[in-house]
Amino acid sequence: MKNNGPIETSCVHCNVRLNSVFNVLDEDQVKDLCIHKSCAVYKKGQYVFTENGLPAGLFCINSGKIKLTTTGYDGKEQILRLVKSGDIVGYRALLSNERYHCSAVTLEDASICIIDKKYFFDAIESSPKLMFEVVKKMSQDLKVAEDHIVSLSQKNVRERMAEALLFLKATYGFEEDNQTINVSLSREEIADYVGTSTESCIRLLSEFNNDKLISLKGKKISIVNLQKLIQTANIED
Amino acid sequence: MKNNGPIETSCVHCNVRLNSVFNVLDEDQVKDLCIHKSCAVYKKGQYVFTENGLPAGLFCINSGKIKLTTTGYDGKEQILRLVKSGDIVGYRALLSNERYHCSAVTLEDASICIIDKKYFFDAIESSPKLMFEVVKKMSQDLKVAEDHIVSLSQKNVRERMAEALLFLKATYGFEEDNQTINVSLSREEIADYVGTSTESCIRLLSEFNNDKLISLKGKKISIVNLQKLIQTANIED
DNA sequence: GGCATTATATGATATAAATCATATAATTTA
DNA sequence: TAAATTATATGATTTATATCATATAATGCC
Repeated sequence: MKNNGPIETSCVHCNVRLNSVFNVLDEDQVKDLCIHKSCAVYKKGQYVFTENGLPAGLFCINSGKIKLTTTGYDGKEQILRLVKSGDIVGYRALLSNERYHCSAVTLEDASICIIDKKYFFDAIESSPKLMFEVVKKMSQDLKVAEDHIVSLSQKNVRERMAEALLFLKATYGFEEDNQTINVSLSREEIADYVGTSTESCIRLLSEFNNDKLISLKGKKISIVNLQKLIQTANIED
Repeated sequence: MKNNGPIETSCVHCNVRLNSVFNVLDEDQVKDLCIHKSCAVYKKGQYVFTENGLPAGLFCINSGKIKLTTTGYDGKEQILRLVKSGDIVGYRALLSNERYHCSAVTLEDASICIIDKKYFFDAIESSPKLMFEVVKKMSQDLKVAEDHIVSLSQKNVRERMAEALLFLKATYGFEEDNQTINVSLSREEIADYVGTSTESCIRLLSEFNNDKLISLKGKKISIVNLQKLIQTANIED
Protein backbone atom coordinates (compact mmCIF):
# COMPACT_ATOMS: atom_id res chain seq x y z
CA MET A 1 0.00 0.00 0.00
CA LYS A 2 1.26 3.42 -0.95
CA ASN A 3 1.10 6.12 1.71
CA ASN A 4 0.96 9.53 0.19
CA GLY A 5 0.06 11.34 3.39
CA PRO A 6 -3.35 12.41 4.61
CA ILE A 7 -5.90 14.24 2.50
CA GLU A 8 -6.65 17.60 4.08
CA THR A 9 -10.26 18.66 4.07
CA SER A 10 -12.23 21.51 5.46
CA CYS A 11 -13.44 20.98 8.93
CA VAL A 12 -16.81 22.59 9.28
CA HIS A 13 -18.77 19.42 9.83
CA CYS A 14 -16.57 17.49 12.22
CA ASN A 15 -17.77 17.83 15.76
CA VAL A 16 -14.83 18.20 18.10
CA ARG A 17 -17.07 17.34 21.02
CA LEU A 18 -16.87 13.80 19.82
CA ASN A 19 -13.53 13.88 21.55
CA SER A 20 -14.24 13.21 25.17
CA VAL A 21 -11.77 15.69 26.64
CA PHE A 22 -13.53 18.55 24.86
CA ASN A 23 -16.90 17.71 26.35
CA VAL A 24 -16.13 20.14 29.15
CA LEU A 25 -15.97 23.14 26.82
CA ASP A 26 -18.97 25.41 26.32
CA GLU A 27 -20.48 26.43 22.99
CA ASP A 28 -18.26 29.48 22.47
CA GLN A 29 -15.09 27.68 23.39
CA VAL A 30 -15.85 24.91 20.91
CA LYS A 31 -16.51 27.47 18.20
CA ASP A 32 -13.22 29.15 18.97
CA LEU A 33 -11.40 25.82 18.98
CA CYS A 34 -12.79 24.92 15.57
CA ILE A 35 -11.11 27.97 14.08
CA HIS A 36 -7.77 26.65 15.24
CA LYS A 37 -8.02 23.11 14.03
CA SER A 38 -7.98 21.35 10.69
CA CYS A 39 -9.18 17.99 9.60
CA ALA A 40 -7.43 15.30 7.61
CA VAL A 41 -8.45 11.94 6.21
CA TYR A 42 -5.94 9.12 6.56
CA LYS A 43 -5.90 5.81 4.73
CA LYS A 44 -5.30 2.61 6.64
CA GLY A 45 -1.63 2.13 7.48
CA GLN A 46 -0.61 5.78 7.30
CA TYR A 47 1.51 7.45 9.93
CA VAL A 48 -0.14 10.27 11.88
CA PHE A 49 3.18 11.09 13.52
CA THR A 50 6.47 9.29 13.88
CA GLU A 51 8.93 8.44 16.63
CA ASN A 52 11.41 11.27 17.30
CA GLY A 53 9.27 13.80 15.48
CA LEU A 54 8.37 17.15 17.01
CA PRO A 55 4.71 17.67 17.93
CA ALA A 56 2.97 20.41 15.99
CA GLY A 57 -0.35 20.00 17.71
CA LEU A 58 -2.85 17.69 19.31
CA PHE A 59 -4.55 14.97 17.26
CA CYS A 60 -8.18 14.12 17.82
CA ILE A 61 -9.57 10.96 16.29
CA ASN A 62 -12.95 11.72 14.75
CA SER A 63 -13.25 8.26 13.26
CA GLY A 64 -11.00 5.29 12.78
CA LYS A 65 -8.61 3.37 15.00
CA ILE A 66 -4.96 4.06 15.75
CA LYS A 67 -2.07 2.10 17.18
CA LEU A 68 0.82 3.73 19.01
CA THR A 69 3.96 1.75 18.38
CA THR A 70 7.61 2.02 19.16
CA THR A 71 10.54 0.27 17.57
CA GLY A 72 12.19 -1.96 20.14
CA TYR A 73 15.37 -3.94 19.98
CA ASP A 74 16.31 -5.64 16.76
CA GLY A 75 13.72 -3.45 15.06
CA LYS A 76 10.85 -5.39 16.59
CA GLU A 77 7.67 -3.39 16.87
CA GLN A 78 5.93 -2.89 20.21
CA ILE A 79 2.33 -1.74 20.37
CA LEU A 80 2.06 0.59 23.36
CA ARG A 81 -1.48 1.87 23.12
CA LEU A 82 -4.60 1.33 21.06
CA VAL A 83 -6.75 4.34 20.39
CA LYS A 84 -10.34 4.66 19.24
CA SER A 85 -12.45 7.46 17.86
CA GLY A 86 -13.13 10.17 20.39
CA ASP A 87 -9.64 9.87 21.81
CA ILE A 88 -6.79 12.33 21.63
CA VAL A 89 -3.31 11.28 20.49
CA GLY A 90 0.08 12.88 20.80
CA TYR A 91 -0.73 14.79 23.96
CA ARG A 92 2.17 13.37 25.98
CA ALA A 93 5.03 14.70 23.87
CA LEU A 94 3.11 17.91 23.31
CA LEU A 95 2.52 18.64 27.01
CA SER A 96 6.03 17.77 28.10
CA ASN A 97 7.59 19.55 25.17
CA GLU A 98 9.44 16.47 23.95
CA ARG A 99 9.78 14.55 20.74
CA TYR A 100 7.38 11.67 20.15
CA HIS A 101 8.65 8.48 21.71
CA CYS A 102 6.34 6.39 19.59
CA SER A 103 4.64 6.48 16.22
CA ALA A 104 0.91 6.65 15.53
CA VAL A 105 -0.38 4.50 12.68
CA THR A 106 -3.95 4.17 11.47
CA LEU A 107 -5.42 0.66 11.68
CA GLU A 108 -8.18 1.62 9.26
CA ASP A 109 -9.21 4.70 7.30
CA ALA A 110 -9.51 7.56 9.76
CA SER A 111 -10.59 11.17 10.06
CA ILE A 112 -8.37 13.12 12.40
CA CYS A 113 -8.31 16.73 13.58
CA ILE A 114 -5.13 18.50 14.47
CA ILE A 115 -5.39 21.32 16.96
CA ASP A 116 -2.73 23.96 16.73
CA LYS A 117 -0.11 23.62 19.46
CA LYS A 118 -0.12 27.24 20.59
CA TYR A 119 -3.88 27.35 20.67
CA PHE A 120 -4.08 24.13 22.67
CA PHE A 121 -1.71 25.48 25.30
CA ASP A 122 -3.76 28.67 25.57
CA ALA A 123 -6.92 26.61 25.87
CA ILE A 124 -5.68 24.43 28.72
CA GLU A 125 -4.21 27.43 30.53
CA SER A 126 -7.48 29.31 30.36
CA SER A 127 -9.65 26.29 31.05
CA PRO A 128 -8.55 24.28 34.12
CA LYS A 129 -11.42 21.93 33.38
CA LEU A 130 -9.93 21.04 30.01
CA MET A 131 -6.51 20.70 31.58
CA PHE A 132 -7.89 18.27 34.14
CA GLU A 133 -9.55 16.25 31.40
CA VAL A 134 -6.23 15.87 29.60
CA VAL A 135 -4.49 15.05 32.86
CA LYS A 136 -7.10 12.40 33.57
CA LYS A 137 -6.44 10.94 30.16
CA MET A 138 -2.70 10.72 30.82
CA SER A 139 -3.37 9.32 34.28
CA GLN A 140 -5.52 6.63 32.71
CA ASP A 141 -2.83 5.79 30.15
CA LEU A 142 -0.25 5.54 32.93
CA LYS A 143 -2.49 3.18 34.87
CA VAL A 144 -3.05 1.01 31.79
CA ALA A 145 0.69 0.95 31.12
CA GLU A 146 1.46 -0.11 34.67
CA ASP A 147 -1.19 -2.80 34.56
CA HIS A 148 0.48 -4.02 31.39
CA ILE A 149 3.83 -4.12 33.22
CA VAL A 150 2.38 -6.36 35.92
CA SER A 151 0.85 -8.60 33.28
CA LEU A 152 4.09 -8.86 31.30
CA SER A 153 6.08 -9.55 34.48
CA GLN A 154 3.83 -12.08 36.09
CA LYS A 155 1.60 -13.77 33.56
CA ASN A 156 2.46 -16.38 30.98
CA VAL A 157 1.80 -15.93 27.29
CA ARG A 158 -1.48 -17.84 27.32
CA GLU A 159 -2.87 -15.65 30.09
CA ARG A 160 -1.65 -12.49 28.42
CA MET A 161 -3.21 -13.56 25.13
CA ALA A 162 -6.60 -14.09 26.78
CA GLU A 163 -6.17 -10.77 28.56
CA ALA A 164 -5.30 -9.03 25.29
CA LEU A 165 -8.51 -10.25 23.68
CA LEU A 166 -10.50 -8.93 26.64
CA PHE A 167 -8.59 -5.67 26.35
CA LEU A 168 -9.41 -5.39 22.65
CA LYS A 169 -13.05 -6.02 23.46
CA ALA A 170 -12.98 -3.40 26.23
CA THR A 171 -11.34 -0.86 23.91
CA TYR A 172 -13.22 -1.35 20.67
CA GLY A 173 -16.30 -3.26 21.73
CA PHE A 174 -18.27 -5.80 19.74
CA GLU A 175 -19.80 -5.59 16.29
CA GLU A 176 -23.56 -5.84 15.77
CA ASP A 177 -23.50 -9.61 16.35
CA ASN A 178 -22.48 -8.83 19.92
CA GLN A 179 -19.52 -11.17 19.94
CA THR A 180 -17.08 -10.18 17.20
CA ILE A 181 -14.36 -7.81 18.44
CA ASN A 182 -14.64 -4.60 16.44
CA VAL A 183 -11.04 -4.30 15.25
CA SER A 184 -8.85 -6.03 12.67
CA LEU A 185 -5.30 -6.70 13.74
CA SER A 186 -2.83 -9.04 12.13
CA ARG A 187 -1.50 -11.91 14.23
CA GLU A 188 1.82 -10.14 14.24
CA GLU A 189 0.24 -6.97 15.63
CA ILE A 190 -1.48 -8.92 18.38
CA ALA A 191 1.86 -10.57 19.16
CA ASP A 192 3.48 -7.13 19.25
CA TYR A 193 0.99 -6.06 21.86
CA VAL A 194 1.09 -9.27 23.92
CA GLY A 195 4.88 -9.46 23.87
CA THR A 196 5.27 -12.84 22.22
CA SER A 197 6.29 -14.30 18.88
CA THR A 198 3.91 -14.30 15.93
CA GLU A 199 3.97 -18.10 15.88
CA SER A 200 3.01 -18.37 19.54
CA CYS A 201 0.22 -15.87 18.97
CA ILE A 202 -1.14 -17.85 16.03
CA ARG A 203 -0.85 -21.09 17.95
CA LEU A 204 -2.67 -19.77 21.01
CA LEU A 205 -5.48 -18.26 18.96
CA SER A 206 -5.85 -21.62 17.25
CA GLU A 207 -5.97 -23.33 20.61
CA PHE A 208 -8.55 -20.90 21.97
CA ASN A 209 -10.51 -21.56 18.81
CA ASN A 210 -10.29 -25.34 19.25
CA ASP A 211 -11.26 -24.96 22.91
CA LYS A 212 -14.31 -22.93 21.78
CA LEU A 213 -13.30 -19.81 23.74
CA ILE A 214 -13.22 -17.79 20.55
CA SER A 215 -13.96 -18.25 16.89
CA LEU A 216 -11.80 -17.02 14.04
CA LYS A 217 -12.75 -15.69 10.63
CA GLY A 218 -9.76 -14.09 8.97
CA LYS A 219 -8.66 -11.23 11.17
CA LYS A 220 -11.99 -11.13 12.93
CA ILE A 221 -12.06 -12.68 16.37
CA SER A 222 -15.30 -13.48 18.15
CA ILE A 223 -15.55 -14.20 21.83
CA VAL A 224 -17.67 -17.35 22.13
CA ASN A 225 -17.12 -18.18 25.80
CA LEU A 226 -16.41 -14.98 27.72
CA GLN A 227 -16.45 -16.68 31.12
CA LYS A 228 -13.81 -19.20 30.15
CA LEU A 229 -11.74 -16.50 28.45
CA ILE A 230 -11.74 -14.49 31.67
CA GLN A 231 -10.66 -17.58 33.56
CA THR A 232 -7.88 -18.20 31.08
CA ALA A 233 -6.68 -14.63 31.50
CA ASN A 234 -6.13 -15.20 35.20
CA ILE A 235 -3.82 -17.58 36.98
CA GLU A 236 -5.36 -21.00 36.60
CA ASP A 237 -3.01 -23.30 38.52
CA MET B 1 10.05 -4.93 62.02
CA LYS B 2 7.05 -3.26 63.60
CA ASN B 3 5.40 -0.47 61.65
CA ASN B 4 3.61 1.92 63.95
CA GLY B 5 3.03 4.62 61.39
CA PRO B 6 5.04 7.74 60.73
CA ILE B 7 6.14 10.18 63.42
CA GLU B 8 4.64 13.58 62.72
CA THR B 9 6.87 16.57 63.24
CA SER B 10 6.61 20.26 62.72
CA CYS B 11 7.64 21.40 59.33
CA VAL B 12 9.33 24.76 59.63
CA HIS B 13 12.75 23.61 58.54
CA CYS B 14 11.98 21.34 55.61
CA ASN B 15 12.48 23.13 52.37
CA VAL B 16 9.73 22.19 49.98
CA ARG B 17 11.80 23.58 47.13
CA LEU B 18 13.83 20.46 47.41
CA ASN B 19 10.97 18.94 45.48
CA SER B 20 11.66 19.69 41.88
CA VAL B 21 8.10 20.46 40.84
CA PHE B 22 7.94 23.29 43.38
CA ASN B 23 11.02 25.00 42.00
CA VAL B 24 8.74 27.07 39.81
CA LEU B 25 7.01 28.75 42.77
CA ASP B 26 8.09 32.14 44.01
CA GLU B 27 8.95 33.05 47.63
CA ASP B 28 5.41 33.96 48.66
CA GLN B 29 3.87 30.90 47.06
CA VAL B 30 6.31 28.65 48.90
CA LYS B 31 5.55 30.37 52.19
CA ASP B 32 1.85 29.86 51.56
CA LEU B 33 2.39 26.24 50.62
CA CYS B 34 4.30 25.59 53.82
CA ILE B 35 1.24 26.58 55.85
CA HIS B 36 -0.73 23.86 54.14
CA LYS B 37 1.69 20.99 54.52
CA SER B 38 2.96 18.85 57.32
CA CYS B 39 6.01 16.70 57.69
CA ALA B 40 6.35 13.13 58.86
CA VAL B 41 9.27 10.82 59.51
CA TYR B 42 8.93 7.25 58.32
CA LYS B 43 11.01 4.25 59.30
CA LYS B 44 12.28 1.87 56.65
CA GLY B 45 9.56 -0.48 55.45
CA GLN B 46 6.59 1.69 56.38
CA TYR B 47 3.68 2.33 54.07
CA VAL B 48 3.17 5.93 52.96
CA PHE B 49 -0.10 4.98 51.32
CA THR B 50 -1.68 1.72 50.28
CA GLU B 51 -3.37 0.25 47.23
CA ASN B 52 -7.08 1.11 47.04
CA GLY B 53 -6.74 3.88 49.59
CA LEU B 54 -8.13 7.36 48.93
CA PRO B 55 -5.57 10.16 48.47
CA ALA B 56 -5.67 12.85 51.12
CA GLY B 57 -2.88 14.92 49.64
CA LEU B 58 0.34 14.99 47.73
CA PHE B 59 3.47 13.44 49.21
CA CYS B 60 6.87 15.07 48.75
CA ILE B 61 9.96 13.09 49.59
CA ASN B 62 12.33 15.33 51.53
CA SER B 63 14.76 12.50 52.19
CA GLY B 64 14.76 8.75 51.78
CA LYS B 65 13.81 6.39 48.99
CA ILE B 66 10.41 4.93 48.15
CA LYS B 67 9.15 2.04 46.07
CA LEU B 68 5.74 1.99 44.47
CA THR B 69 4.45 -1.54 44.35
CA THR B 70 1.32 -3.31 43.37
CA THR B 71 0.12 -6.76 44.27
CA GLY B 72 -0.06 -8.86 41.14
CA TYR B 73 -1.41 -12.31 40.56
CA ASP B 74 -0.93 -14.95 43.23
CA GLY B 75 0.01 -12.09 45.60
CA LYS B 76 3.33 -11.54 43.88
CA GLU B 77 4.66 -8.03 44.32
CA GLN B 78 5.49 -5.84 41.33
CA ILE B 79 7.68 -2.79 41.73
CA LEU B 80 6.27 -0.14 39.40
CA ARG B 81 8.36 2.90 40.22
CA LEU B 82 11.34 3.86 42.32
CA VAL B 83 11.33 7.30 43.85
CA LYS B 84 14.09 9.40 45.32
CA SER B 85 14.23 12.49 47.49
CA GLY B 86 12.96 15.58 45.73
CA ASP B 87 10.24 13.60 44.00
CA ILE B 88 6.51 13.74 44.53
CA VAL B 89 4.43 10.62 45.11
CA GLY B 90 0.75 9.90 44.95
CA TYR B 91 0.00 12.58 42.38
CA ARG B 92 -1.63 10.26 39.86
CA ALA B 93 -4.54 9.06 41.99
CA LEU B 94 -4.89 12.57 43.44
CA LEU B 95 -5.13 14.33 40.07
CA SER B 96 -7.49 11.82 38.53
CA ASN B 97 -9.59 11.57 41.67
CA GLU B 98 -9.13 7.83 41.98
CA ARG B 99 -8.00 5.39 44.62
CA TYR B 100 -4.32 4.48 44.68
CA HIS B 101 -3.57 1.65 42.31
CA CYS B 102 -0.30 0.91 44.08
CA SER B 103 1.27 1.20 47.50
CA ALA B 104 4.20 3.39 48.51
CA VAL B 105 6.73 1.83 50.88
CA THR B 106 9.89 3.41 52.24
CA LEU B 107 13.12 1.63 51.32
CA GLU B 108 14.97 3.45 54.12
CA ASP B 109 14.11 5.97 56.82
CA ALA B 110 12.47 8.92 55.15
CA SER B 111 11.14 12.41 55.77
CA ILE B 112 8.03 13.14 53.79
CA CYS B 113 5.75 16.15 53.48
CA ILE B 114 2.08 15.84 52.78
CA ILE B 115 0.41 18.75 51.06
CA ASP B 116 -3.28 19.12 51.69
CA LYS B 117 -5.38 17.96 48.76
CA LYS B 118 -7.61 20.99 48.52
CA TYR B 119 -4.69 23.36 48.76
CA PHE B 120 -2.78 21.46 46.10
CA PHE B 121 -5.67 21.71 43.66
CA ASP B 122 -5.96 25.42 44.34
CA ALA B 123 -2.23 25.79 43.81
CA ILE B 124 -2.15 24.06 40.43
CA GLU B 125 -5.25 25.90 39.28
CA SER B 126 -3.75 29.26 40.14
CA SER B 127 -0.26 28.39 38.92
CA PRO B 128 -0.20 26.91 35.41
CA LYS B 129 3.57 26.64 35.79
CA LEU B 130 3.17 24.29 38.72
CA MET B 131 0.51 22.35 36.86
CA PHE B 132 2.84 21.91 33.91
CA GLU B 133 5.59 20.68 36.21
CA VAL B 134 3.30 18.01 37.60
CA VAL B 135 2.13 17.10 34.12
CA LYS B 136 5.75 16.78 33.00
CA LYS B 137 6.36 14.47 35.92
CA MET B 138 3.46 12.24 34.93
CA SER B 139 4.54 12.38 31.32
CA GLN B 140 8.00 11.21 32.37
CA ASP B 141 6.56 8.37 34.43
CA LEU B 142 4.41 7.31 31.48
CA LYS B 143 7.46 7.27 29.23
CA VAL B 144 9.44 5.21 31.75
CA ALA B 145 6.53 2.79 32.10
CA GLU B 146 6.26 2.34 28.35
CA ASP B 147 10.00 1.82 28.02
CA HIS B 148 9.63 -0.86 30.68
CA ILE B 149 6.87 -2.48 28.63
CA VAL B 150 9.15 -2.71 25.60
CA SER B 151 11.91 -4.15 27.74
CA LEU B 152 9.63 -6.74 29.34
CA SER B 153 8.19 -7.69 25.95
CA GLN B 154 11.38 -7.93 23.98
CA LYS B 155 14.39 -8.48 26.21
CA ASN B 156 15.45 -11.63 28.03
CA VAL B 157 15.99 -11.74 31.77
CA ARG B 158 19.76 -11.26 31.53
CA GLU B 159 19.34 -8.10 29.48
CA ARG B 160 16.62 -6.80 31.74
CA MET B 161 18.76 -7.45 34.79
CA ALA B 162 21.66 -5.45 33.35
CA GLU B 163 19.21 -2.75 32.36
CA ALA B 164 17.74 -2.69 35.87
CA LEU B 165 21.17 -2.09 37.39
CA LEU B 166 21.72 0.79 34.99
CA PHE B 167 18.27 2.09 35.88
CA LEU B 168 19.07 1.94 39.60
CA LYS B 169 22.28 3.81 38.94
CA ALA B 170 20.45 6.42 36.87
CA THR B 171 17.81 6.86 39.58
CA TYR B 172 19.86 6.85 42.77
CA GLY B 173 23.39 7.48 41.54
CA PHE B 174 26.62 6.21 43.02
CA GLU B 175 28.00 6.48 46.53
CA GLU B 176 31.19 8.42 47.27
CA ASP B 177 33.35 5.61 45.82
CA ASN B 178 31.76 6.43 42.45
CA GLN B 179 30.79 2.88 41.66
CA THR B 180 28.47 1.56 44.36
CA ILE B 181 24.79 2.04 43.51
CA ASN B 182 23.27 4.19 46.20
CA VAL B 183 20.30 2.01 47.15
CA SER B 184 19.78 -1.22 49.07
CA LEU B 185 17.26 -3.59 47.60
CA SER B 186 16.80 -7.25 48.42
CA ARG B 187 17.28 -9.76 45.62
CA GLU B 188 13.57 -10.37 45.77
CA GLU B 189 12.83 -6.66 45.28
CA ILE B 190 15.15 -6.50 42.29
CA ALA B 191 13.40 -9.57 40.90
CA ASP B 192 10.05 -7.87 41.48
CA TYR B 193 11.21 -4.95 39.39
CA VAL B 194 12.85 -7.00 36.64
CA GLY B 195 9.96 -9.40 36.35
CA THR B 196 11.78 -12.62 37.12
CA SER B 197 12.10 -15.14 39.94
CA THR B 198 14.24 -14.41 42.99
CA GLU B 199 16.48 -17.38 42.14
CA SER B 200 17.11 -16.15 38.61
CA CYS B 201 17.88 -12.71 39.97
CA ILE B 202 20.41 -14.10 42.47
CA ARG B 203 21.94 -16.32 39.81
CA LEU B 204 22.35 -13.50 37.30
CA LEU B 205 23.87 -11.14 39.85
CA SER B 206 26.31 -13.92 40.77
CA GLU B 207 27.15 -14.37 37.11
CA PHE B 208 27.66 -10.64 36.56
CA ASN B 209 29.87 -10.71 39.64
CA ASN B 210 31.92 -13.64 38.30
CA ASP B 211 32.18 -11.93 34.93
CA LYS B 212 33.49 -8.81 36.71
CA LEU B 213 30.67 -6.59 35.47
CA ILE B 214 29.65 -5.81 39.02
CA SER B 215 30.82 -6.59 42.53
CA LEU B 216 28.58 -7.60 45.42
CA LYS B 217 28.81 -6.81 49.10
CA GLY B 218 25.61 -7.75 50.86
CA LYS B 219 22.84 -5.71 49.31
CA LYS B 220 25.31 -3.22 47.89
CA ILE B 221 26.01 -3.56 44.18
CA SER B 222 28.96 -1.83 42.53
CA ILE B 223 29.29 -1.36 38.82
CA VAL B 224 32.81 -2.44 37.93
CA ASN B 225 32.60 -2.56 34.15
CA LEU B 226 29.98 -0.09 32.99
CA GLN B 227 30.75 -0.56 29.31
CA LYS B 228 30.20 -4.30 29.45
CA LEU B 229 27.08 -3.87 31.56
CA ILE B 230 25.63 -1.56 28.92
CA GLN B 231 26.46 -4.14 26.27
CA THR B 232 24.79 -6.85 28.32
CA ALA B 233 21.68 -4.72 28.67
CA ASN B 234 21.27 -4.61 24.90
CA ILE B 235 20.71 -7.36 22.41
CA GLU B 236 24.01 -9.13 22.02
CA ASP B 237 23.36 -11.81 19.42
C1' DG C 1 24.31 -14.28 72.76
C1' DG C 2 22.10 -18.01 71.07
C1' DC C 3 17.81 -19.45 68.51
C1' DA C 4 14.67 -18.70 64.94
C1' DT C 5 13.74 -16.74 60.84
C1' DT C 6 14.71 -14.85 56.58
C1' DA C 7 17.92 -13.93 52.69
C1' DT C 8 21.27 -15.52 49.63
C1' DA C 9 23.41 -19.09 47.00
C1' DT C 10 23.69 -22.88 43.81
C1' DG C 11 22.54 -27.42 41.77
C1' DA C 12 19.08 -30.42 39.32
C1' DT C 13 14.98 -30.79 36.68
C1' DA C 14 10.92 -29.52 34.19
C1' DT C 15 8.60 -26.76 30.98
C1' DA C 16 6.93 -22.77 28.52
C1' DA C 17 7.87 -20.52 24.69
C1' DA C 18 11.21 -19.11 21.09
C1' DT C 19 13.15 -20.56 16.97
C1' DC C 20 13.56 -23.06 12.77
C1' DA C 21 11.21 -25.32 9.16
C1' DT C 22 7.74 -26.12 5.85
C1' DA C 23 3.05 -25.86 3.98
C1' DT C 24 -1.07 -23.61 2.69
C1' DA C 25 -4.08 -19.66 2.35
C1' DA C 26 -4.85 -15.02 1.38
C1' DT C 27 -3.50 -10.63 -0.56
C1' DT C 28 -1.05 -7.58 -3.67
C1' DT C 29 0.47 -5.94 -7.87
C1' DA C 30 2.24 -6.62 -12.51
C1' DT D 1 -5.64 -13.55 -13.99
C1' DA D 2 -1.26 -15.25 -12.83
C1' DA D 3 2.82 -14.60 -10.25
C1' DA D 4 4.73 -12.86 -6.27
C1' DT D 5 4.47 -11.64 -1.82
C1' DT D 6 2.78 -11.79 2.66
C1' DA D 7 -0.05 -13.88 6.39
C1' DT D 8 -1.52 -17.81 8.71
C1' DA D 9 -0.89 -22.44 10.25
C1' DT D 10 1.37 -26.25 12.41
C1' DG D 11 5.20 -29.56 13.42
C1' DA D 12 9.98 -30.39 15.38
C1' DT D 13 13.67 -28.81 18.11
C1' DT D 14 16.14 -25.96 21.22
C1' DT D 15 16.73 -22.97 24.94
C1' DA D 16 15.83 -19.76 28.54
C1' DT D 17 14.01 -19.59 32.75
C1' DA D 18 10.88 -21.17 36.37
C1' DT D 19 10.52 -24.43 39.84
C1' DC D 20 12.05 -27.57 43.28
C1' DA D 21 15.54 -28.80 46.46
C1' DT D 22 19.06 -28.11 49.75
C1' DA D 23 22.83 -25.55 51.96
C1' DT D 24 24.88 -21.64 54.05
C1' DA D 25 24.95 -16.90 55.49
C1' DA D 26 22.86 -13.01 57.54
C1' DT D 27 19.58 -10.81 60.31
C1' DG D 28 16.05 -10.14 63.82
C1' DC D 29 14.58 -11.23 68.31
C1' DC D 30 13.74 -13.04 73.25
